[in-house]
Amino acid sequence: MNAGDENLLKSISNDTLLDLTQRYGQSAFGFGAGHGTGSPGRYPLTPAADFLSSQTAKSNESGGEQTSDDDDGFDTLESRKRGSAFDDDKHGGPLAKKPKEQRSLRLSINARERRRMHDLNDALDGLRSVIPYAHSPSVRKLSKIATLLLAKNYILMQAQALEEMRRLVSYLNQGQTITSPIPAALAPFGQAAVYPFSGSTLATCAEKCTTNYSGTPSSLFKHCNDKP
DNA sequence: TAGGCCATCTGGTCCT
DNA sequence: AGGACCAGATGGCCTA
Repeated sequence: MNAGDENLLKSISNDTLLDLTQRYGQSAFGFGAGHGTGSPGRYPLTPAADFLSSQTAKSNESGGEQTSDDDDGFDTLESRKRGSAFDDDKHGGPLAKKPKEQRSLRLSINARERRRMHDLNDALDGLRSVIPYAHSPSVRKLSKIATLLLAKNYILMQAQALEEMRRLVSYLNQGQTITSPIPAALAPFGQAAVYPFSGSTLATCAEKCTTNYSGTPSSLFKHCNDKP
């Protein structure tokens, strides 16, 4: 187990994970399913980097359609995949009964909302790309909730590490010599406090899966391909 | 097959 | 008035 990853897991489990687990149950962290949501071309079950590129491609694909969606909000990849359920205008649904003016407005709003959600997803992808843990080859694309939770805890860890570094600098500035690799001031956090994610990409998924805060297998990583 | 995650549509509300 | 934001509903896809 990589110390940084372990710390991250501990951090997650310690506050947010526990909190959300209580609110949503284990399902909130069910990485195991759904990460291949949609057709294989949309969310292939590949490492994060591949997801990012595929996501971008998907986003661009949708974006390309968006221009025409302004005129026909239902003529999207998703709409076509979904079939007639939402294809009201083409199958005599509620929207088809509305005046052309209202229908046009509704389609415009739909397209705008779609674009907004795509932007939101792009931002989430950007967030995933800077979360160290998300790049392990054996870890599937993080879900939205997991991305936010990891990001939050990563920020907290960085802040904590920064604080410890400041303490260390202050300690050194007092003219003290360090006799151990980790001064007493850093003892509670160990080396990982300074380098919370060092070597995280080298850690196996199995290692990441083995432990969470409570020392039991983490539901966060039950999606791992390589079992512990 | 159930559960999880997601994209999209939709109507409401708030803001500019 | 138009756009942004939000939450509920719906249905598709995937995994265990």
